[in-house]
Amino acid sequence: MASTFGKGCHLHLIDGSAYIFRAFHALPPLTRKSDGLPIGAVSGFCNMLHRYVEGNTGPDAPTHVAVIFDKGSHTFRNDMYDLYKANREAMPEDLRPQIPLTRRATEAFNIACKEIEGFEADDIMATLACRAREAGGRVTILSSDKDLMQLVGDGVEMLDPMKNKRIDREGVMEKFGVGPERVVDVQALAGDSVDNVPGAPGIGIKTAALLINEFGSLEELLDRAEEIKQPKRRQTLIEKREQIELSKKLVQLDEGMDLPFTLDDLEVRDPVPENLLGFLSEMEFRTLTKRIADGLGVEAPVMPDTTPEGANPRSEDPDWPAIDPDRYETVGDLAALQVWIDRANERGTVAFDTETTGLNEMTCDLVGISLCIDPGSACYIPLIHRAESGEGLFGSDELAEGQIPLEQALAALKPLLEDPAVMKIGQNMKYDAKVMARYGVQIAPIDDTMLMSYAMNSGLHNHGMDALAERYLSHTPIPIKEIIGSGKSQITFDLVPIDKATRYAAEDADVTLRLARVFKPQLHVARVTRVYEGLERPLVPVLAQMEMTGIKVDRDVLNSMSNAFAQKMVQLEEEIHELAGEKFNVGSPAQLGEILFDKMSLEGGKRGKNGKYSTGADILEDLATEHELPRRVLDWRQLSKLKSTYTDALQEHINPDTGRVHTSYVQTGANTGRLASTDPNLQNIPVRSEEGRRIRTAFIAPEGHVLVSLDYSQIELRILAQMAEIDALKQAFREGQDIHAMTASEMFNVPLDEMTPDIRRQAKAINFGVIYGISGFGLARNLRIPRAEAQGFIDRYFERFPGIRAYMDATVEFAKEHKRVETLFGRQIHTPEIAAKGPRAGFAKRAAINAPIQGTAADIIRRAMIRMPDAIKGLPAKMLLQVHDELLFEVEEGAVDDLIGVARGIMENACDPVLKLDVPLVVDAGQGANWAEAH
DNA sequence: TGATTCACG
DNA sequence: GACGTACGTGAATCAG
Repeated sequence: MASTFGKGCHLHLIDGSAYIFRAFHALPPLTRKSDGLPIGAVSGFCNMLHRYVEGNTGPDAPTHVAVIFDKGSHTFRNDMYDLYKANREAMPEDLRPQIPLTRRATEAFNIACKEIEGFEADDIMATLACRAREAGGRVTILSSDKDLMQLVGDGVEMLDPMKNKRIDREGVMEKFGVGPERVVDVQALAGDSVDNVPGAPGIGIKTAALLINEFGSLEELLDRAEEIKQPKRRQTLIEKREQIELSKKLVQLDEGMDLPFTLDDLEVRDPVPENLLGFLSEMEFRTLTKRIADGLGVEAPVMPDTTPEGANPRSEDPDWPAIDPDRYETVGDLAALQVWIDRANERGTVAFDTETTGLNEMTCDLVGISLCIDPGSACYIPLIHRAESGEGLFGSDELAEGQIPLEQALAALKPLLEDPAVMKIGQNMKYDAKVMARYGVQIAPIDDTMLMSYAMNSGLHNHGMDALAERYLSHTPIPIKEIIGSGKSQITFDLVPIDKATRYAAEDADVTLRLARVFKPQLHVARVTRVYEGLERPLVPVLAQMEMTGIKVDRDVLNSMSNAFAQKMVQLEEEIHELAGEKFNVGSPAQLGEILFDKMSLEGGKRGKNGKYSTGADILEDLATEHELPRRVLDWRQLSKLKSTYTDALQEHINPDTGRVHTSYVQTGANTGRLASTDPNLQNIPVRSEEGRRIRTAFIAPEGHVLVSLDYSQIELRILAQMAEIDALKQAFREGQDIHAMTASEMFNVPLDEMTPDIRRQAKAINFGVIYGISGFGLARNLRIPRAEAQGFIDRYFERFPGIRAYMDATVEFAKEHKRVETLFGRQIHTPEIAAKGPRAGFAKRAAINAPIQGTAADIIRRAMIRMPDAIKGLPAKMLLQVHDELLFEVEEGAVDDLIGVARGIMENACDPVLKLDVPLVVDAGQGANWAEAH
């Protein structure tokens, strides 16, 4: 019955977004059984569509129908008024992933599904309604949105699907006090707080209708505003004329859109049973599937009862084009760049990646930028690639042709990269943000696929892009080695020919965008949205700032220490050689082992995996009681370590421009949620030995400043007391007792006032052991006592604190059941090894016991760090370093006490308001001219 | 590249 | 009954 839309035809226009929101709010938060995907709105939506289709019988049935959706958050109305709909609450997290599914649902019902980027559904409906009316047909708009009432009349009606109430001219009169053709005038005056349409202040619908009816139209009213009797109203209308006229433009629907389809495309079609039932069963809507199958007289598809936890998450979308580096665009002029910027603005999200001359964000140069808007739609913007020179391998000093001047490109990109309405997606965005910051661009807001993966998959695999692409997109990105080579012949990225660079760089952006599309909806399913949005993403700018600030290091102090160490080492080396009776490489454990255990035939020679003697510190320590040589080797090793790892290496890390050392924190470095510090690692600067601690005197505050260190006291033990609910421990912490002494007193029945340092030391070792998943062997080795004795300690400990045993057992049970453990803040650490057999099971068990404790402590200091910049904004202070339970600040001399007060408050209350601990968190503070004094 | 050693929390 | 063991990191070094 294909025919042209005309007289006798009846078009139904369904307001899809209204359906979705109604369905979402009307239903409890249902989730799909097999994987926990939130599905409530889709379910409600399908039921509404089904009911709608069922009800379409009789003479009033539509001949044409379409569900119309909004698309994109940025519309032409935002161009007129940037605050349009600015009051809108963000879409609920659980609803977001359901939006695309409602499109699929519509298609499954074989109903036309229409949306147009940059337009609201209302405009599309307005255009369609007008065309249908002109063609002589009838139109029913299924919506209760009052904005659509301007369309009513001449064969166009509205139908409130919930109240099943028809709205015609009279209905509109009732609502607005004017006919449909004057609705926009009333709305322009009355404004709309929901859509943030300003209107005329102090004038509501009633007054507006009165005025419009009196003057006939808005334009007439504004032109003759002087005639209004009430002085206040008159003044408002005269003063706010522009605002009112803008409001009218905002509420006026666009009835003349260009549409990429015709009314005839909307003809009513019967659903294709397998498509519809296929979709419904995929969503696992049992009741609806059965009902519809029965109605169609076909067999309902079988659905799995449950799917085991840890089932493969959905990866790439089959609709996406294949990743094809040949299809990426090289952007060589500003006009082409503007097209991409416009597209990114329209879309509201863009994947972003930088290419640089090196891996050090503080010193490298920006070479180019890649963007990706949709899967497969990516570009590379080369900026400072060098021209290929005829002669040598190395490019010339000249810039290659076809590149936008750096300044101009950045000026064009800056508004986009800083636009709060456009989400910039990256893989390890901290890197790109730091690079861009050096070029004056503060990129925000950001999403980070690496952090999404970390939040969901910590403990399962690494979160580098290549690994993620492989795993979740079944794609192997072009290896960087293929582009810049490796080893000696490695070149910097600015020497890569532009066409080659485009293939690599744009692919990275493409991959990143696809990963984000896969990961983002899964965050909810995995229940780590709060971890990602509350603990991971907001930390990025904080870390970036700390890294860029760096800490001042006194090169002279390090240098003179290096020299002193070198001298002593030479001396020790000579003595060692003399004692050994021959020259050998003291730094070679293999050679040392042979000297000790073969040549000198000392006791205790244990061979490791590759048949070599083990010469670790504990073994040498044992030998040192009887012999000179191992003692000297230990001393030599200590100096060697200090010199090579610290006094020498640190000097090389002093940035010549800033005179400071800039570490890099790896947010995904530790499975537990801890940070890792690299290049250099500033989280393992010596402190335990007197000799080593001197290295900290090289970390200094500049003139007029002081270093302040704040560290959590016993945070992991406090968390253990909380998580395992050990009343005695909690009580002790509340009373501010010496926790190790208290433990010792409990265990060994020694009154506190008779406590000896040695007994306390043993109890301390046990307390730490508990956190690590204690074993008799481990404690025995640590305390250098017989294993049986150590086991006795542990038994007594568990006897005194039975809750600890229960907690450990429960944690291991949880890990076995879920293959993961969790922190108090919901961070998940996957423990796949927990199922292993053999010795690995022991490791996995202890890791599972430790992870929630270490991880919760990590969460707490992260929360403090995220809040810190705002808290200390008014103080002349900077946060410099984090060392797991310590934060180091640099502050002007006069503000030390203020800083300690503020920062301590933030740290001690970092759990608020999410969590209320029964145990107080206590923060100790220290200050001084250098880190040794401050700690 | 992997193993060993040792610095930190 | 044996297995082997404290938890989490990064860097330097040797040796293949």
